[in-house]
Amino acid sequence: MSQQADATRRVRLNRDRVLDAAVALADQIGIDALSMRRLAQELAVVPMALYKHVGDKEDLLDGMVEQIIREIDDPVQDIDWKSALRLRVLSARSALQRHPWARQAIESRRNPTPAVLEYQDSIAEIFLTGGITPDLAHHAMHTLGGRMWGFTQELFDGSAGPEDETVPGIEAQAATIAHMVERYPHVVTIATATQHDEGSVVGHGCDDQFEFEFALDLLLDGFEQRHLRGWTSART
Amino acid sequence: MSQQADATRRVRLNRDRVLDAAVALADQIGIDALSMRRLAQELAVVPMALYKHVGDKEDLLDGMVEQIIREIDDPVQDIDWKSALRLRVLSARSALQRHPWARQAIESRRNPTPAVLEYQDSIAEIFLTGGITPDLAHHAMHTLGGRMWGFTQELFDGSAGPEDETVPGIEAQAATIAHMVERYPHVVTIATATQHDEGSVVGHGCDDQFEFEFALDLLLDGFEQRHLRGWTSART
DNA sequence: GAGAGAAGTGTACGTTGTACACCTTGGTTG
DNA sequence: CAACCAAGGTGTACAACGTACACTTCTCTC
Repeated sequence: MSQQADATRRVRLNRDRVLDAAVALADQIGIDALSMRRLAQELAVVPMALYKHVGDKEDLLDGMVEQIIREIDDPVQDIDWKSALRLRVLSARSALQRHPWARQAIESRRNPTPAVLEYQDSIAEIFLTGGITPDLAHHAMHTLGGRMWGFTQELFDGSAGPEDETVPGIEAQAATIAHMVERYPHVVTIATATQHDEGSVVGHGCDDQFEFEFALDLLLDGFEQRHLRGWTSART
Repeated sequence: MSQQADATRRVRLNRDRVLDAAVALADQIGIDALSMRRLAQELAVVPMALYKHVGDKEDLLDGMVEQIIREIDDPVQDIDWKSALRLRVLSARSALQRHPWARQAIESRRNPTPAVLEYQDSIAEIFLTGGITPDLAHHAMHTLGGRMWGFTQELFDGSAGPEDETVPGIEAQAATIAHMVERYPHVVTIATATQHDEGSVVGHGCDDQFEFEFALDLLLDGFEQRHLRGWTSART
């Protein structure tokens, strides 16, 4: 009886199983609620068992990020740099969008992990093989910033009202709106302007994807123009 | 003797004193190390005393953010929208730069506070009084994102090497570099290309301010071009 | 079957945010 | 001046966190 009689025999843990479970759990309960204890519980294991597979919580987060990056598609070959870049970024975006906590997790990492560097290298490669000078490519990558991961990087969230856990009554809501119009008239103008189009043919209100592509294309156009003009950081 | 004999009589706390102390402390030790207990200690008070002045830690952070926003200069009047916007953003940037933790703090807030909304409103106002359509202004603000606060929003940090707490020996350093060149050749090319200019006349290597203004101007140019072309979200 | 190394357990500690009951002020009012 | 009372400050306590350290138990190899 080297085999345990128990039918619900426990499968051995390993780093991948831990990371996958962590990713799945973060998808469910969010990254802030993810604790070593909660994760251990999910794996039907005592908290300290996890430390045989990850060094500490930082390492866990690093591993989770790598797991996500692995979901990004490989770069598309044999197209112009602008399209290649566009596709690559949008692919990263769609991968990261499946895990709402990923942005925060990636940003919180202090040192880039190999997978992160690899991804950045593939972006750099697209610029360089497209004929962009290292100088311009350098600044372009800085400019892309988080956007090269598909982050929208919003602070102005469209709705722009102080949201509460509790759903306000209709009259409280009206009062809030009236208050907003008085105090923040320009924000209200902008926030509501595009929402009028909502039902119309092709208007885009606060469509996250549209916002992202608007920004991305604006950046790519800017890079291209500077490239064609022979831009250099030396004369500015 | 209604006055206490003690010469080091304690001044009464109030919300502002608490927030100012919190900002100063965060400047010193960073936002992660800032705990209610540590802050209380700084104010020579028992931790729970703080809760008479702030609701909870979230409220403390909110208050700290408001304190910082108060440092941003008022908008400049009577200039074209592009310049006005540029100045306003750069002013925000310089204010936030005095407090390295501010970015994280602002981004972590769930609901915008009045001061945040006020600032956003002032940005919106610049667009609208400049004749930009609410539609375009809406998307422009989304595009600016964190950049309208002066955030650089980097992930690619220029140095791009896995930094360690411990300073590596010279041969370990060389090994790391060789390893980087092999694994991430394009990143290395880009990272080192502009550093060659370092000693030269007007080249800009990894100057954070330069990177920021490069991106900002690229965005502003993009907005302007779309504005002049009568851009609408309806036909894209 | 024995031995070894990896995997999992149990207990324990210091740190965190904050609830709750208490005491101590200092300004207002009789 | 004394009495009062809200606001400010204290002390104790608890649950949750990450993780160090010593232990038992599994699984694989000889």
